[in-house]
This record gives sequence, structure tokens and C-alpha cells, in this order.
Amino acid sequence: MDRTARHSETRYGNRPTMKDVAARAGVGLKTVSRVVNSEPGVTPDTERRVQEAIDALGFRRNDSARVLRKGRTASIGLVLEDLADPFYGPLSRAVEEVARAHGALLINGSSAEDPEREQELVLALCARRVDGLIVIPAGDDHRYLEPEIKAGIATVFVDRPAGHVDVDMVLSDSFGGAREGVAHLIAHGHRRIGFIGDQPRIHTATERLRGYHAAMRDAGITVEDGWVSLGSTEPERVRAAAEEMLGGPEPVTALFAGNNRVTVTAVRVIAERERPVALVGFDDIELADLLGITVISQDAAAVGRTAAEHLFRRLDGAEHAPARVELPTTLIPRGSGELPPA
Amino acid sequence: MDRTARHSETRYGNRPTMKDVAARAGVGLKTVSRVVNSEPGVTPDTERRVQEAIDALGFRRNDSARVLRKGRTASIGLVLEDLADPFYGPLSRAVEEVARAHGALLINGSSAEDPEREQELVLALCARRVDGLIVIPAGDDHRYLEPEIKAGIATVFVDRPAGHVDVDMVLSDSFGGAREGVAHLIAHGHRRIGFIGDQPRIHTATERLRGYHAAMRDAGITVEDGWVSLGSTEPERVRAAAEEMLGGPEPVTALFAGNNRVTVTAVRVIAERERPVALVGFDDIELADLLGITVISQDAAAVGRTAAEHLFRRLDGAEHAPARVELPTTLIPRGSGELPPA
DNA sequence: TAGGCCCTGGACAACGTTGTCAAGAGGATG
DNA sequence: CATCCTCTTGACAACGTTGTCCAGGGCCTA
Repeated sequence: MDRTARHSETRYGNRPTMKDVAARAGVGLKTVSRVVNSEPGVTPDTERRVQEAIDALGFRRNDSARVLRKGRTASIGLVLEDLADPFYGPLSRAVEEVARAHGALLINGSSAEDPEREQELVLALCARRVDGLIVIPAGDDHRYLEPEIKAGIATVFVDRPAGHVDVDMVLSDSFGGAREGVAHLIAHGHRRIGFIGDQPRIHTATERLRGYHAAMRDAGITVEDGWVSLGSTEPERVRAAAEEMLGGPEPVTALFAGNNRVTVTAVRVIAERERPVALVGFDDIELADLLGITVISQDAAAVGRTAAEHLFRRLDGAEHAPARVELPTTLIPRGSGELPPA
Repeated sequence: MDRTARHSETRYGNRPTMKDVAARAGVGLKTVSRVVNSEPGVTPDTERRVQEAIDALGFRRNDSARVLRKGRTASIGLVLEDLADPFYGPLSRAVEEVARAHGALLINGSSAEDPEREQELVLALCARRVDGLIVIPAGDDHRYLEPEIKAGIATVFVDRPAGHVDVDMVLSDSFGGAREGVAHLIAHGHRRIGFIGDQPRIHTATERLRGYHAAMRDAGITVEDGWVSLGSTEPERVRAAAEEMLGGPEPVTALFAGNNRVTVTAVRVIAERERPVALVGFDDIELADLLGITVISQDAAAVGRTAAEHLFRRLDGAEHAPARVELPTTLIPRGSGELPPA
């Protein structure tokens, strides 16, 4: 490296530092720091001189150095499954809004439902020393977080519970929501009801399935083989599952879709059929009102906001035992769930 | 502060450092650094001892310190309008994916279409010394970025051009797309066509309006007062605008919607009407296929990917003059745009 | 066996900021 | 006029890491 250029103000890629500003303003380093941080104890005249130097040089405080010194980064990490999913967009935005209110920035990462990638992301965020972490887990074992939590990184799990660590959680009532949705179909006369959900590895998927079974049991209905399908939410698989349930000599007369992506595909399959098929989906979808799709709605923004507020309460010093919050869901009848059996 | 506890390994909130690891492993500080960074020149035996100490202490490298020393943060910033908007989710995800491939994390922030907030966010990201910046601008004057760009923060503007600074840009062909969409309606017999768009302050809004005017002019149609409405995309305003155009003695027979949110509201308004109204919307929407909505589609993921790739090419040292890329749009006919005039 | 080389490992400074502390100026008070 | 106090200012260390440079030991060669 060219050592003679070390402190040059003009070298490309070498930003001016407080030292440069101090030299130019003819004051001490600490005085510049005081001006930059609006600390008291600086004469208006000195402040003006420093400010002029700052503007002239285009100085911008280096937060990396600040973070190193202060220990807090004023940033939080959010690890979710897929930022492109319409459920996570609003959630993420809600988290960001709360963070902003607390003067923090948000670093996002998508795990793509891959436990390894989740861990990789989370640890990268910890290495950055984010102040807090909101995680929508892909994996089911989070012991790797123990040293981080012990070291003081506040953590909140969202949408799905954490595995083998004791942390705050904010969940939706998947069980209750699914149970209500299936009971709704039963109340409209259905007895042969199919359930198409996400991979059984995912907590919400099994909770919703549990809700389905509970509603069927409540109504004294025996669930037949072939009425339940868990697996990826790829359109092809969902389509195959739906078509199988709707075909054959004794087809189901209604479908319960385990999440927004399943619902979308189910709507497409049903649209192609002549015989009407009732449908209730978990998660609301844009334009579902126009298509008359009955859904169990969960408020993604509320989930995100709640989680972020918990997180910042922790960061502000709350010390109570880890809490588990469960947010309610709402049934929104729009027609597809009120169709009688064909 | 309790100075005696300064270097304790167990103090809450005080993470072990390389120094602690070195002490425990009985090696020098730099040796730990070498192991952590997989640098050569460490005997397998020494490496094992260090690794054990790392695991035992739960050590995690402090990237803040690393960044300070190395000068690169391995993170990029993305400032967009609203993460909850279905157009920006996929865009953001695409950016993230490219960043990941380059080993960088993504910090995003929503400007909420507020120029001041945009600037605040951008400067906060610069203070963090992100390596690069992708901005979907809300404002139209970006001279505040000059010192940052001169200091070497690579910057790419997306979706809308930058004001008064010379940087890379990745845009969609708003003008051409709108022109094509309106021409499509004209080709299906419409002459009285309404345009409902976003605030004229926003570049894409005026470009699309320009496309509308061009198509009308090409067809020799004089645009009447009251056929054009620019303003916020709030449902109430859009609804009022649409109802006004569709009411009265000489209503329009077709609508062109300037973006996804306008389209959604327009679909709702039209659904309430008896007389069919043709519609073409800018931006694709989930389930638009089922509703038969004809759209001008732009590939949000491609926009994000292209921008991020440009950015990293810059970071890898590309020095050519700032480029302006314009991505094409696609007309997807689905029914609503092919309705004849009522 | 001396001389040279390579390999491993460690001491030290530096990155840019902030907290601590002390010095000096200037005014008020006895 | 001496003393004390307040207010402004700056020198210095520290945050945890990495780059530079040097030392010491082992090995090879002449």
C-alpha cells in the first residue's frame, strides 16, 4: 500500500475521517466527534467551523468504527423463508417499521426453506453483531443459537416454534384456524373433505393438519386414505394431489388448502372442473375477494409487528421468561367455502 | 464500568474475543486469526487446539472489527418503496440471491415514497459503509449522493432514473409498455380510453402516460378532458377516478391502469358494473390469469437481478461509463383487454 | 559443521470512532 | 488578589480484528 497517500483526503476510495475534518477545521478530534453526535459543550463558532469542514470534505461518520466502540449496531436481522412470498412481504415491512421507530436498520435474508441456509444466515447476522434477531425457522434444531443468545443477542422466533432453545415466539393459531375452516365446510354439508398441505417437517403444516383431523373427529367423520396430502407446495405436486382427490368414483366434495400457494393452485384446478368444489384456504390472497375464495386469514403485518415489539422490549431490558404468543385467525366467508356438496 | 471484568469470558453480553481464544489455546492472537480465516501456515495440531478453544468458548468473529480493518463490509443496501408491495418482494429477493452468490448480505429499507426518508435511509446505509447501493428513488434530486459515489460506493438506480447524478440505471420500458397496451385496446375497437396512474412526480407514472398519449396520437384520437387521472394509488381516489370516467353521458369504454395497485382497484370497480369495460393493467398480478385480466407484464425478478449484477460488476472493478439498461415488457392477453366496446 | 532456507508462530501497529480525564481560559466570589 | 467553579477543548486509550514484519526452530546443502 502507498503509505504516503494514507491520509490524503482526495484518494479515491479513501473517505475523509474525523481526523481529516479536525485538521481542516483546526480543532481536536474529539471536538469533531462532539459536533457529529450533537453532544453539548461546543461553542457555536467552533461548531460552525467544524460543520463547514464536514460539508467541504463530504465527511460521513464511519458506523463500523462506531459500532466497534459502542458495542451496539442499531440493526436487527430477519431471516424468513422467501421475501418474494406475499405472506412475508408485509411481515417484513411491519418489522422494518418497528425497527425504524427504534432507529434500527433491518437486514433480511431468505432461507429458501433450507435449514442449513437458515443457520448460515443466522450466524452471519450474529457475526455482524446485530442487536436482535427475528427468525422464521426452516430447521427444527436451533441449539447452534445457544452461545449467541447467552452472549446477549435478543431473539424472537416467528410463525414456527424454535427447536431445543428457550426463546420468545410469536405464532399464528394454525390449529384453531384450520379446525374452524374445516368445521365451516362441514357445517355446509360436506363430509368428504380433502386436505392439501406443506411438508410435514414444517410445524405450521402439521398444526393445520391436526386442526383438520380435530374438526373431522368432532363431526364424527372418519378420514379416508387419500384425503390428506402433505408435501412441497410446487404447483405440479399440488395439482396432482388435488386431481387425485377430485377424481375417482368417490371424490371429495371440498378442499382445505394448507397455505397461500396451495390455495392458488387449488383455485386453478377447481376452475377447470365442471362440478363445483368447495374450497377454504389458509392465508388470505390478493383479489381473493373478487374470486370469492373463502379463507382463514392471518394478519402477517400484525405478526411481524408483534414480534418486533417483543424484540425491542427485550433490547430495552425486559427480563421476564421467554413468552409464547399466539395470534388468532379469522374466517372470511366469500362464497367458495359456502358451496354445498355437489 | 467494572474494569476488572473487562476480559472475563463469562460476563453476560461480553463475547469472547480472539484474545480469549488465544489465551485458552495457548497460542498467539494472530494464529487464531489464521485459523478463523482458514489461512495457510498453521500446523494441524495447532489448528485443532485453536478450534477446540473456539468451540468451547462459543467464539464468533466480530465482523464489525473486521470491516473496520478491511474496509469492505460485504453488504449492500437496497432502498425501495414498499417491501410489502408484490412488485418489490420478488425484486428484493432477486437482489438478495445475487448478493448471496457474492457472499454479501442485504440491508433493505422502504422509503414509503417519501424523498426525505429515501435520503435518510441511503445516508444511513452509506454510514454503514455498504459496498454498494441499489435505489428505487422516491425523490428526483440525488446530488446528496455525490460525495458517496466519489468515495467509491457503487450505486445502481432501478425502475426510475436518478436526478442530477450520473449513475447506472436499470429501467423497465414504461413508455413502450403503456403504448403497446393502449394500442391493444385501440386495436380492439376502443376510442374512448381512460388512463389512471400514479402521482406525476413519479417517473414511471409520467412515462406510462406518455405512452398512452403516443398510442392515442398514433390512432388519431384526441384525448378528452377527464380521460386522464394521475394521483395517489389509494383505493378511494382510484375508485372515484374510475367511477367518474365510467359515469356520465359519454363514458370511456376501456381503462388503462398505470400500476398493479390501480389495476386491483379498477378490477373491483369494473366488477360492480353491469356494462362490461375493457381493462389493461401495467404489472402482472397474482391470480390475474383466473380473473382474465390482460396486463403489461414486467419481470420484477429480472429487474432486480440485472441491477444487482451490474452492481457487483462495478464492485469487481468495471470502470466503463454509467450505463442505462431498459428491460422490455410483455403484453399478456387474458380477456379483459380484448373485450369490444360496449 | 556452518550457512542458508522454509515453515510456523507471535508482537505490534493500524483501522476510525467514542469514553475518560485533565488542562486551560474566563468569570464569580471571598 | 487568591480561590474556586464552570465551560470548552484536546490528548489518549480502547474496541477486536488483520497486515506486516521478525524470530526461532528444523531441515537441507555444501
